[in-house]
Amino acid sequence: MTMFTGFNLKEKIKELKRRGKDVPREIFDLGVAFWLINVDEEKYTGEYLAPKYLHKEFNNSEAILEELKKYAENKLKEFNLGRLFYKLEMPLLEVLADMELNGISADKNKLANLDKKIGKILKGLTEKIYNEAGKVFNINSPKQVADILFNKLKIIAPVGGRLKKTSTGAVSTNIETLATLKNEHKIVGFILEYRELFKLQSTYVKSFQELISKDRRIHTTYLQTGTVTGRLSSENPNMQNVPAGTELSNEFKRCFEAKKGYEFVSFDYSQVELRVLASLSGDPKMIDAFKKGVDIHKLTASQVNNVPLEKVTPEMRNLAKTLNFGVVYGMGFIAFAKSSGLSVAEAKKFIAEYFSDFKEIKKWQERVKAEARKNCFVSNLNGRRRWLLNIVSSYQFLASQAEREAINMPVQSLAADILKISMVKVAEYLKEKGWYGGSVRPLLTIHDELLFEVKSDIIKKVKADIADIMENAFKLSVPLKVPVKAGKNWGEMKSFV
DNA sequence: AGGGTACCCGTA
DNA sequence: AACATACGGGTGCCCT
Repeated sequence: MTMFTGFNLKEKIKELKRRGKDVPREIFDLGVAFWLINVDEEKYTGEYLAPKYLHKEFNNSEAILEELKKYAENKLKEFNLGRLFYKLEMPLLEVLADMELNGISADKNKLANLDKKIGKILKGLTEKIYNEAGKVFNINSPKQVADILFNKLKIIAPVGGRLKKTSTGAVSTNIETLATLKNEHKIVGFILEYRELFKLQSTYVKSFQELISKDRRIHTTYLQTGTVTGRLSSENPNMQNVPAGTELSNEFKRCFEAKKGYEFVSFDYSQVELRVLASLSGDPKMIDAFKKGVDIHKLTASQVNNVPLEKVTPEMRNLAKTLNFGVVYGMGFIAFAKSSGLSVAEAKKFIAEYFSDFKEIKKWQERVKAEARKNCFVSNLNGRRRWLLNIVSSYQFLASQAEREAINMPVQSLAADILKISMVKVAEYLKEKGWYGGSVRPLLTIHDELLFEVKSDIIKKVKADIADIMENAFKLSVPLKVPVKAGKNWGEMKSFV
Protein backbone atom coordinates (compact mmCIF):
# COMPACT_ATOMS: atom_id res chain seq x y z
CA MET A 1 0.00 0.00 0.00
CA THR A 2 2.04 2.88 -1.24
CA MET A 3 1.05 6.50 -1.55
CA PHE A 4 -0.12 7.55 -4.98
CA THR A 5 0.77 11.00 -6.29
CA GLY A 6 0.64 11.98 -9.92
CA PHE A 7 -1.48 12.61 -12.97
CA ASN A 8 -4.24 10.50 -14.44
CA LEU A 9 -4.37 8.21 -11.44
CA LYS A 10 -7.67 6.77 -12.67
CA GLU A 11 -5.72 4.97 -15.37
CA LYS A 12 -3.17 3.71 -12.83
CA ILE A 13 -5.98 2.46 -10.59
CA LYS A 14 -7.53 0.65 -13.52
CA GLU A 15 -4.21 -0.99 -14.31
CA LEU A 16 -3.83 -2.19 -10.72
CA LYS A 17 -7.38 -3.52 -10.72
CA ARG A 18 -6.86 -5.35 -13.98
CA ARG A 19 -3.94 -7.13 -12.35
CA GLY A 20 -6.03 -7.89 -9.27
CA LYS A 21 -3.95 -5.68 -7.02
CA ASP A 22 -5.06 -3.45 -4.18
CA VAL A 23 -5.52 0.26 -4.68
CA PRO A 24 -3.53 2.52 -2.34
CA ARG A 25 -5.66 4.23 0.28
CA GLU A 26 -3.86 7.52 -0.05
CA ILE A 27 -4.31 9.09 -3.42
CA PHE A 28 -3.33 12.55 -4.61
CA ASP A 29 -4.31 13.24 -8.19
CA LEU A 30 -2.56 16.43 -9.21
CA GLY A 31 -4.82 17.10 -12.19
CA VAL A 32 -7.93 16.96 -10.06
CA ALA A 33 -6.29 19.11 -7.38
CA PHE A 34 -5.36 21.84 -9.84
CA TRP A 35 -8.83 21.63 -11.35
CA LEU A 36 -10.45 22.27 -7.98
CA ILE A 37 -8.16 25.25 -7.52
CA ASN A 38 -8.96 26.66 -10.94
CA VAL A 39 -11.49 25.02 -13.24
CA ASP A 40 -10.42 27.18 -16.19
CA GLU A 41 -6.97 25.75 -16.92
CA GLU A 42 -6.46 24.73 -20.54
CA LYS A 43 -5.13 21.34 -19.54
CA TYR A 44 -4.49 19.45 -16.36
CA THR A 45 -1.22 17.79 -17.37
CA GLY A 46 2.18 18.13 -15.75
CA GLU A 47 3.57 19.43 -19.03
CA TYR A 48 1.16 22.33 -18.88
CA LEU A 49 1.02 23.00 -15.14
CA ALA A 50 4.69 22.72 -14.10
CA PRO A 51 5.95 25.56 -16.35
CA LYS A 52 2.97 27.70 -15.42
CA TYR A 53 3.12 27.30 -11.63
CA LEU A 54 6.71 26.25 -10.93
CA HIS A 55 8.43 27.82 -13.95
CA LYS A 56 10.06 24.45 -14.59
CA GLU A 57 9.92 21.87 -17.31
CA PHE A 58 7.89 18.80 -16.36
CA ASN A 59 9.86 15.55 -16.24
CA ASN A 60 7.63 13.29 -14.13
CA SER A 61 10.35 12.98 -11.48
CA GLU A 62 9.44 12.40 -7.86
CA ALA A 63 10.86 15.83 -7.06
CA ILE A 64 8.65 17.77 -9.41
CA LEU A 65 5.54 15.79 -8.49
CA GLU A 66 6.20 16.60 -4.86
CA GLU A 67 6.68 20.24 -5.68
CA LEU A 68 3.39 20.38 -7.57
CA LYS A 69 1.74 18.56 -4.71
CA LYS A 70 3.06 21.07 -2.18
CA TYR A 71 1.71 23.92 -4.25
CA ALA A 72 -1.69 22.22 -4.60
CA GLU A 73 -1.90 21.33 -0.90
CA ASN A 74 -1.36 24.94 0.07
CA LYS A 75 -3.95 26.25 -2.36
CA LEU A 76 -6.50 23.60 -1.41
CA LYS A 77 -6.06 24.65 2.17
CA GLU A 78 -6.23 28.35 1.38
CA PHE A 79 -9.47 27.88 -0.61
CA ASN A 80 -10.98 25.45 1.89
CA LEU A 81 -11.16 22.73 -0.74
CA GLY A 82 -9.48 20.04 1.35
CA ARG A 83 -12.65 18.20 2.26
CA LEU A 84 -13.93 18.21 -1.30
CA PHE A 85 -10.60 16.90 -2.55
CA TYR A 86 -9.72 14.26 0.05
CA LYS A 87 -13.19 13.08 1.02
CA LEU A 88 -15.02 13.32 -2.28
CA GLU A 89 -12.96 13.62 -5.45
CA MET A 90 -10.21 11.19 -4.43
CA PRO A 91 -12.54 8.42 -3.22
CA LEU A 92 -14.60 9.00 -6.36
CA LEU A 93 -11.63 8.09 -8.55
CA GLU A 94 -11.96 4.42 -7.71
CA VAL A 95 -15.69 4.34 -8.43
CA LEU A 96 -15.11 5.98 -11.80
CA ALA A 97 -12.34 3.49 -12.53
CA ASP A 98 -14.72 0.64 -11.76
CA MET A 99 -17.49 2.07 -13.92
CA GLU A 100 -15.08 2.37 -16.81
CA LEU A 101 -13.75 -1.15 -16.27
CA ASN A 102 -17.24 -2.57 -15.97
CA GLY A 103 -18.52 -0.96 -19.17
CA ILE A 104 -21.98 -1.76 -20.49
CA SER A 105 -22.85 -4.72 -22.65
CA ALA A 106 -23.87 -3.91 -26.23
CA ASP A 107 -25.46 -6.29 -28.74
CA LYS A 108 -23.49 -5.94 -31.96
CA ASN A 109 -26.08 -7.72 -34.10
CA LYS A 110 -28.93 -5.58 -32.90
CA LEU A 111 -26.88 -2.45 -33.57
CA ALA A 112 -26.02 -3.66 -37.06
CA ASN A 113 -29.68 -4.37 -37.79
CA LEU A 114 -30.73 -0.97 -36.52
CA ASP A 115 -28.01 0.57 -38.66
CA LYS A 116 -29.47 -1.10 -41.77
CA LYS A 117 -33.01 -0.17 -40.80
CA ILE A 118 -32.13 3.50 -40.41
CA GLY A 119 -30.08 3.34 -43.61
CA LYS A 120 -33.13 2.22 -45.58
CA ILE A 121 -35.34 4.98 -44.21
CA LEU A 122 -32.61 7.53 -44.94
CA LYS A 123 -32.34 6.30 -48.51
CA GLY A 124 -36.05 6.88 -49.04
CA LEU A 125 -35.89 10.32 -47.48
CA THR A 126 -32.86 11.24 -49.55
CA GLU A 127 -34.75 10.46 -52.76
CA LYS A 128 -37.76 12.48 -51.66
CA ILE A 129 -35.53 15.42 -50.78
CA TYR A 130 -33.65 15.34 -54.12
CA ASN A 131 -37.01 15.08 -55.85
CA GLU A 132 -38.44 18.13 -54.12
CA ALA A 133 -35.22 20.06 -54.63
CA GLY A 134 -35.03 19.15 -58.31
CA LYS A 135 -31.38 18.26 -57.94
CA VAL A 136 -28.85 16.16 -56.08
CA PHE A 137 -26.95 17.88 -53.29
CA ASN A 138 -25.30 17.14 -49.93
CA ILE A 139 -28.08 17.17 -47.36
CA ASN A 140 -25.48 17.13 -44.60
CA SER A 141 -24.12 20.49 -45.67
CA PRO A 142 -25.96 23.38 -44.00
CA LYS A 143 -24.55 25.66 -46.69
CA GLN A 144 -26.03 23.60 -49.52
CA VAL A 145 -29.33 23.10 -47.69
CA ALA A 146 -29.64 26.85 -47.25
CA ASP A 147 -28.87 27.38 -50.92
CA ILE A 148 -31.61 24.93 -51.99
CA LEU A 149 -34.23 26.21 -49.56
CA PHE A 150 -33.70 29.94 -49.82
CA ASN A 151 -32.23 30.47 -53.31
CA LYS A 152 -33.51 27.63 -55.47
CA LEU A 153 -36.92 27.00 -53.87
CA LYS A 154 -37.18 30.59 -52.60
CA ILE A 155 -38.80 29.60 -49.35
CA ILE A 156 -39.48 32.63 -47.18
CA ALA A 157 -40.49 32.96 -43.56
CA PRO A 158 -44.25 32.98 -42.87
CA VAL A 159 -45.83 36.31 -41.94
CA GLY A 160 -44.55 37.62 -38.66
CA GLY A 161 -41.48 35.39 -38.73
CA ARG A 162 -37.89 36.11 -39.59
CA LEU A 163 -35.14 33.77 -40.69
CA LYS A 164 -32.45 33.38 -38.10
CA LYS A 165 -28.84 34.06 -39.07
CA THR A 166 -25.79 32.14 -37.89
CA SER A 167 -22.85 33.86 -36.22
CA THR A 168 -21.19 34.33 -39.61
CA GLY A 169 -24.25 35.85 -41.23
CA ALA A 170 -25.51 32.86 -43.23
CA VAL A 171 -29.18 31.94 -42.96
CA SER A 172 -29.46 29.23 -40.34
CA THR A 173 -30.92 25.85 -41.21
CA ASN A 174 -31.16 24.54 -37.69
CA ILE A 175 -34.20 22.68 -36.38
CA GLU A 176 -35.63 25.76 -34.78
CA THR A 177 -35.62 27.67 -38.08
CA LEU A 178 -36.76 24.74 -40.18
CA ALA A 179 -39.67 24.05 -37.82
CA THR A 180 -41.09 27.51 -38.58
CA LEU A 181 -40.93 26.70 -42.32
CA LYS A 182 -42.60 23.31 -42.14
CA ASN A 183 -45.81 24.50 -43.80
CA GLU A 184 -44.02 26.50 -46.49
CA HIS A 185 -42.67 23.54 -48.46
CA LYS A 186 -42.84 19.73 -48.33
CA ILE A 187 -39.05 19.44 -48.43
CA VAL A 188 -38.67 20.98 -44.98
CA GLY A 189 -40.34 18.12 -43.12
CA PHE A 190 -38.27 15.59 -45.04
CA ILE A 191 -35.06 17.39 -44.11
CA LEU A 192 -36.05 17.51 -40.46
CA GLU A 193 -36.70 13.77 -40.48
CA TYR A 194 -33.45 13.15 -42.32
CA ARG A 195 -31.47 15.18 -39.80
CA GLU A 196 -32.87 13.29 -36.85
CA LEU A 197 -32.17 9.87 -38.33
CA PHE A 198 -28.75 10.76 -39.70
CA LYS A 199 -27.72 12.00 -36.27
CA LEU A 200 -28.93 8.81 -34.62
CA GLN A 201 -27.09 6.70 -37.15
CA SER A 202 -23.78 8.55 -37.35
CA THR A 203 -23.24 9.71 -33.77
CA TYR A 204 -24.73 6.73 -32.00
CA VAL A 205 -25.51 3.55 -33.94
CA LYS A 206 -22.37 3.59 -36.12
CA SER A 207 -19.87 5.09 -33.65
CA PHE A 208 -20.90 2.92 -30.74
CA GLN A 209 -20.46 -0.26 -32.79
CA GLU A 210 -16.85 0.67 -33.38
CA LEU A 211 -16.28 1.14 -29.66
CA ILE A 212 -17.39 -2.32 -28.56
CA SER A 213 -14.46 -4.08 -26.89
CA LYS A 214 -13.50 -7.74 -26.96
CA ASP A 215 -15.58 -8.32 -23.86
CA ARG A 216 -18.61 -7.16 -25.92
CA ARG A 217 -18.98 -4.14 -23.71
CA ILE A 218 -18.58 -0.43 -24.25
CA HIS A 219 -16.19 1.31 -21.87
CA THR A 220 -16.59 5.05 -21.71
CA THR A 221 -14.00 7.37 -20.16
CA TYR A 222 -15.11 9.83 -17.52
CA LEU A 223 -13.37 13.16 -17.36
CA GLN A 224 -13.13 14.31 -13.78
CA THR A 225 -11.64 17.66 -14.78
CA GLY A 226 -13.82 18.22 -17.83
CA THR A 227 -16.29 20.82 -16.59
CA VAL A 228 -16.33 24.18 -14.84
CA THR A 229 -19.16 23.24 -12.49
CA GLY A 230 -17.96 20.02 -10.92
CA ARG A 231 -19.98 17.77 -13.14
CA LEU A 232 -18.35 14.81 -14.84
CA SER A 233 -18.21 14.47 -18.56
CA SER A 234 -17.92 11.32 -20.63
CA GLU A 235 -16.17 10.57 -23.90
CA ASN A 236 -15.41 7.75 -26.36
CA PRO A 237 -18.30 7.36 -26.32
CA ASN A 238 -20.21 10.04 -24.50
CA MET A 239 -22.70 7.97 -22.52
CA GLN A 240 -24.30 11.10 -21.11
CA ASN A 241 -26.09 12.26 -24.26
CA VAL A 242 -27.62 9.06 -25.54
CA PRO A 243 -30.95 9.97 -27.14
CA ALA A 244 -34.25 8.92 -25.60
CA GLY A 245 -37.88 9.42 -26.37
CA THR A 246 -38.42 8.43 -29.99
CA GLU A 247 -39.14 4.85 -31.02
CA LEU A 248 -35.82 4.47 -32.86
CA SER A 249 -33.74 5.96 -30.07
CA ASN A 250 -35.42 3.54 -27.69
CA GLU A 251 -34.53 0.77 -30.09
CA PHE A 252 -30.95 1.98 -29.83
CA LYS A 253 -31.07 1.85 -26.05
CA ARG A 254 -32.55 -1.64 -26.19
CA CYS A 255 -29.24 -2.77 -27.70
CA PHE A 256 -27.68 -2.39 -24.24
CA GLU A 257 -28.52 -5.45 -22.19
CA ALA A 258 -27.88 -6.44 -18.61
CA LYS A 259 -25.59 -9.36 -18.00
CA LYS A 260 -27.25 -12.76 -17.66
CA GLY A 261 -28.90 -13.17 -14.26
CA TYR A 262 -28.73 -9.41 -13.69
CA GLU A 263 -30.94 -6.41 -14.36
CA PHE A 264 -30.22 -2.75 -14.88
CA VAL A 265 -31.44 -0.63 -12.01
CA SER A 266 -31.43 3.14 -12.38
CA PHE A 267 -31.70 5.78 -9.66
CA ASP A 268 -32.65 9.21 -10.84
CA TYR A 269 -32.75 12.31 -8.63
CA SER A 270 -36.03 14.00 -9.33
CA GLN A 271 -35.73 17.74 -10.08
CA VAL A 272 -32.55 17.96 -8.09
CA GLU A 273 -31.52 21.38 -9.40
CA LEU A 274 -34.83 23.00 -8.52
CA ARG A 275 -34.71 21.43 -5.07
CA VAL A 276 -31.21 22.81 -4.63
CA LEU A 277 -32.43 26.22 -5.76
CA ALA A 278 -35.35 26.09 -3.34
CA SER A 279 -33.01 25.17 -0.51
CA LEU A 280 -30.29 27.71 -1.30
CA SER A 281 -32.73 30.57 -1.77
CA GLY A 282 -34.94 29.57 1.14
CA ASP A 283 -37.99 30.50 -0.88
CA PRO A 284 -40.97 29.52 1.30
CA LYS A 285 -43.41 28.69 -1.49
CA MET A 286 -40.98 26.49 -3.33
CA ILE A 287 -39.79 24.79 -0.17
CA ASP A 288 -43.36 24.14 0.88
CA ALA A 289 -44.17 22.61 -2.50
CA PHE A 290 -41.26 20.18 -2.33
CA LYS A 291 -42.04 19.29 1.27
CA LYS A 292 -45.63 18.49 0.34
CA GLY A 293 -44.64 16.68 -2.82
CA VAL A 294 -46.64 19.02 -5.04
CA ASP A 295 -45.86 18.95 -8.78
CA ILE A 296 -43.48 21.91 -8.91
CA HIS A 297 -44.19 22.97 -12.50
CA LYS A 298 -47.90 22.84 -11.79
CA LEU A 299 -47.45 24.97 -8.70
CA THR A 300 -45.43 27.50 -10.68
CA ALA A 301 -48.13 27.57 -13.35
CA SER A 302 -50.80 28.17 -10.77
CA GLN A 303 -48.73 30.97 -9.23
CA VAL A 304 -47.79 32.88 -12.37
CA ASN A 305 -51.28 32.56 -13.88
CA ASN A 306 -52.99 33.32 -10.58
CA VAL A 307 -55.29 30.31 -10.83
CA PRO A 308 -55.87 27.43 -8.39
CA LEU A 309 -53.89 24.22 -8.94
CA GLU A 310 -56.92 22.39 -10.39
CA LYS A 311 -57.28 25.03 -13.10
CA VAL A 312 -53.76 24.56 -14.48
CA THR A 313 -53.84 23.38 -18.10
CA PRO A 314 -51.06 21.29 -19.70
CA GLU A 315 -50.03 24.37 -21.73
CA MET A 316 -49.74 26.46 -18.59
CA ARG A 317 -47.69 23.74 -16.96
CA ASN A 318 -45.36 23.52 -19.94
CA LEU A 319 -44.74 27.24 -19.89
CA ALA A 320 -44.05 27.09 -16.18
CA LYS A 321 -41.58 24.27 -16.74
CA THR A 322 -39.64 26.40 -19.23
CA LEU A 323 -39.76 29.23 -16.72
CA ASN A 324 -38.45 27.07 -13.87
CA PHE A 325 -35.58 25.74 -15.93
CA GLY A 326 -34.87 29.15 -17.39
CA VAL A 327 -34.59 30.71 -13.98
CA VAL A 328 -31.88 28.23 -13.00
CA TYR A 329 -29.91 29.38 -16.04
CA GLY A 330 -30.55 33.09 -15.60
CA MET A 331 -32.72 33.38 -18.69
CA GLY A 332 -33.92 36.84 -19.70
CA PHE A 333 -37.31 37.75 -21.12
CA ILE A 334 -36.15 37.80 -24.75
CA ALA A 335 -34.91 34.24 -24.57
CA PHE A 336 -38.02 33.20 -22.69
CA ALA A 337 -40.19 34.78 -25.37
CA LYS A 338 -38.31 32.87 -28.04
CA SER A 339 -38.45 29.49 -26.39
CA SER A 340 -42.07 29.83 -25.31
CA GLY A 341 -43.50 31.53 -28.38
CA LEU A 342 -44.91 34.37 -26.26
CA SER A 343 -44.54 38.00 -27.25
CA VAL A 344 -41.70 39.84 -25.60
CA ALA A 345 -44.15 41.88 -23.54
CA GLU A 346 -45.97 38.77 -22.30
CA ALA A 347 -42.69 37.06 -21.53
CA LYS A 348 -41.60 40.06 -19.52
CA LYS A 349 -44.84 39.96 -17.58
CA PHE A 350 -44.54 36.27 -16.75
CA ILE A 351 -40.98 36.62 -15.50
CA ALA A 352 -41.95 39.61 -13.37
CA GLU A 353 -44.85 37.60 -11.99
CA TYR A 354 -42.55 34.64 -11.32
CA PHE A 355 -40.18 36.71 -9.26
CA SER A 356 -42.96 38.39 -7.34
CA ASP A 357 -44.33 34.94 -6.48
CA PHE A 358 -40.92 33.53 -5.57
CA LYS A 359 -39.37 36.63 -4.05
CA GLU A 360 -36.56 34.85 -2.24
CA ILE A 361 -35.24 33.40 -5.47
CA LYS A 362 -34.77 36.85 -6.92
CA LYS A 363 -33.11 38.03 -3.73
CA TRP A 364 -30.82 35.03 -3.68
CA GLN A 365 -29.78 35.66 -7.28
CA GLU A 366 -28.96 39.25 -6.46
CA ARG A 367 -26.88 38.13 -3.48
CA VAL A 368 -24.95 35.66 -5.64
CA LYS A 369 -24.25 38.29 -8.27
CA ALA A 370 -23.11 40.81 -5.68
CA GLU A 371 -20.80 38.25 -4.12
CA ALA A 372 -19.40 37.35 -7.53
CA ARG A 373 -18.71 40.99 -8.27
CA LYS A 374 -17.00 41.42 -4.92
CA ASN A 375 -14.78 38.30 -5.14
CA CYS A 376 -14.60 37.66 -8.87
CA PHE A 377 -15.57 34.08 -8.09
CA VAL A 378 -18.57 32.13 -6.88
CA SER A 379 -18.51 29.04 -4.74
CA ASN A 380 -21.04 26.44 -3.68
CA LEU A 381 -21.87 25.11 -0.21
CA ASN A 382 -18.93 22.71 -0.34
CA GLY A 383 -16.48 25.38 -1.38
CA ARG A 384 -16.30 24.35 -5.01
CA ARG A 385 -15.26 27.49 -6.79
CA ARG A 386 -15.46 29.09 -10.20
CA TRP A 387 -13.59 32.25 -11.13
CA LEU A 388 -15.65 34.81 -13.04
CA LEU A 389 -13.28 37.58 -13.98
CA ASN A 390 -15.69 38.91 -16.61
CA ILE A 391 -18.26 39.79 -13.98
CA VAL A 392 -16.60 43.21 -13.73
CA SER A 393 -16.11 43.59 -17.49
CA SER A 394 -17.20 46.87 -19.01
CA TYR A 395 -18.60 44.90 -21.94
CA GLN A 396 -22.22 44.51 -21.02
CA PHE A 397 -22.60 41.21 -22.79
CA LEU A 398 -19.62 39.61 -21.05
CA ALA A 399 -20.70 40.91 -17.68
CA SER A 400 -24.24 39.59 -18.20
CA GLN A 401 -22.96 36.25 -19.33
CA ALA A 402 -20.80 36.03 -16.20
CA GLU A 403 -23.87 36.89 -14.10
CA ARG A 404 -25.80 34.00 -15.63
CA GLU A 405 -22.86 31.70 -15.02
CA ALA A 406 -22.73 32.96 -11.44
CA ILE A 407 -26.41 32.23 -10.87
CA ASN A 408 -26.15 28.77 -12.37
CA MET A 409 -22.94 27.65 -10.70
CA PRO A 410 -24.03 27.18 -7.06
CA VAL A 411 -27.05 25.20 -8.25
CA GLN A 412 -25.55 22.99 -10.92
CA SER A 413 -22.40 22.36 -8.90
CA LEU A 414 -24.18 21.40 -5.69
CA ALA A 415 -26.39 19.03 -7.64
CA ALA A 416 -23.20 17.55 -9.13
CA ASP A 417 -21.69 17.18 -5.66
CA ILE A 418 -24.79 15.44 -4.39
CA LEU A 419 -24.50 12.82 -7.10
CA LYS A 420 -20.78 12.37 -6.44
CA ILE A 421 -21.40 11.99 -2.71
CA SER A 422 -23.99 9.35 -3.54
CA MET A 423 -21.55 7.46 -5.71
CA VAL A 424 -18.97 7.29 -2.96
CA LYS A 425 -21.48 6.41 -0.24
CA VAL A 426 -23.22 3.77 -2.30
CA ALA A 427 -19.86 2.19 -3.16
CA GLU A 428 -18.97 2.10 0.56
CA TYR A 429 -22.29 0.45 1.36
CA LEU A 430 -21.88 -2.12 -1.39
CA LYS A 431 -18.36 -2.96 -0.22
CA GLU A 432 -19.59 -3.50 3.33
CA LYS A 433 -22.19 -5.90 2.01
CA GLY A 434 -19.62 -7.65 -0.15
CA TRP A 435 -21.61 -6.92 -3.28
CA TYR A 436 -19.45 -4.26 -4.85
CA GLY A 437 -18.34 -5.29 -8.31
CA GLY A 438 -19.94 -8.70 -7.92
CA SER A 439 -23.68 -8.77 -7.34
CA VAL A 440 -23.92 -5.03 -7.84
CA ARG A 441 -21.84 -3.20 -10.41
CA PRO A 442 -21.93 0.55 -10.98
CA LEU A 443 -22.06 1.23 -14.73
CA LEU A 444 -23.04 4.77 -15.60
CA THR A 445 -23.40 8.22 -14.11
CA ILE A 446 -25.47 10.71 -16.06
CA HIS A 447 -25.46 13.97 -14.05
CA ASP A 448 -28.47 13.20 -11.85
CA GLU A 449 -28.72 9.48 -12.42
CA LEU A 450 -26.83 6.33 -11.52
CA LEU A 451 -27.16 3.05 -13.38
CA PHE A 452 -26.19 -0.27 -11.82
CA GLU A 453 -26.21 -3.86 -12.94
CA VAL A 454 -27.74 -5.88 -10.10
CA LYS A 455 -28.11 -9.62 -9.60
CA SER A 456 -31.80 -10.35 -9.94
CA ASP A 457 -32.36 -11.98 -6.54
CA ILE A 458 -31.17 -9.02 -4.49
CA ILE A 459 -32.71 -6.16 -6.46
CA LYS A 460 -35.44 -5.47 -3.98
CA LYS A 461 -33.17 -5.09 -0.98
CA VAL A 462 -30.47 -3.19 -2.84
CA LYS A 463 -32.97 -0.87 -4.44
CA ALA A 464 -34.37 0.27 -1.12
CA ASP A 465 -30.94 0.80 0.42
CA ILE A 466 -29.40 2.67 -2.49
CA ALA A 467 -32.40 4.95 -2.89
CA ASP A 468 -32.21 5.62 0.83
CA ILE A 469 -28.51 6.47 0.72
CA MET A 470 -29.09 8.80 -2.22
CA GLU A 471 -32.05 10.57 -0.65
CA ASN A 472 -29.96 11.23 2.44
CA ALA A 473 -26.67 11.98 0.70
CA PHE A 474 -26.94 15.69 1.44
CA LYS A 475 -29.11 17.64 3.85
CA LEU A 476 -31.19 20.28 2.07
CA SER A 477 -34.15 22.12 3.50
CA VAL A 478 -36.31 20.10 1.12
CA PRO A 479 -36.40 16.34 0.69
CA LEU A 480 -34.51 14.64 -2.11
CA LYS A 481 -36.50 12.09 -4.12
CA VAL A 482 -35.00 9.18 -6.01
CA PRO A 483 -37.41 7.15 -8.15
CA VAL A 484 -36.04 3.79 -9.24
CA LYS A 485 -36.43 1.96 -12.53
CA ALA A 486 -35.38 -1.53 -13.52
CA GLY A 487 -35.21 -3.54 -16.70
CA LYS A 488 -33.33 -6.21 -18.65
CA ASN A 489 -32.16 -3.62 -21.15
CA TRP A 490 -31.55 0.12 -21.17
CA GLY A 491 -34.48 0.89 -23.43
CA GLU A 492 -37.16 -0.77 -21.36
CA MET A 493 -36.68 0.49 -17.85
CA LYS A 494 -39.89 0.27 -15.84
CA SER A 495 -40.54 2.06 -12.62
CA PHE A 496 -39.74 -0.25 -9.73
CA VAL A 497 -41.37 -0.08 -6.30
C1' DA B 1 -3.55 14.62 -45.83
C1' DG B 2 -4.38 16.79 -41.65
C1' DG B 3 -5.70 20.84 -38.60
C1' DG B 4 -9.00 24.25 -37.28
C1' DT B 5 -13.46 25.82 -37.17
C1' DA B 6 -18.53 26.48 -38.30
C1' DC B 7 -22.73 24.48 -37.77
C1' DC B 8 -25.56 21.32 -36.11
C1' DC B 9 -27.57 18.40 -32.30
C1' DG B 10 -27.83 14.71 -28.56
C1' DT B 11 -28.15 14.82 -23.07
C1' DA B 12 -28.77 16.76 -17.93
C1' DA C 1 -24.54 42.78 -31.73
C1' DA C 2 -24.55 39.02 -28.71
C1' DC C 3 -29.83 37.81 -24.94
C1' DA C 4 -30.47 30.06 -21.18
C1' DT C 5 -26.34 26.73 -17.97
C1' DA C 6 -23.14 22.53 -18.67
C1' DC C 7 -21.02 19.12 -22.00
C1' DG C 8 -18.95 15.67 -26.56
C1' DG C 9 -19.08 14.60 -31.28
C1' DG C 10 -20.17 14.15 -36.55
C1' DT C 11 -19.73 16.36 -40.90
C1' DG C 12 -18.56 20.03 -44.18
C1' DC C 13 -15.35 23.11 -45.66
C1' DC C 14 -11.43 26.06 -45.84
C1' DC C 15 -6.71 26.36 -45.04
C1' DT C 16 -1.84 24.97 -45.01
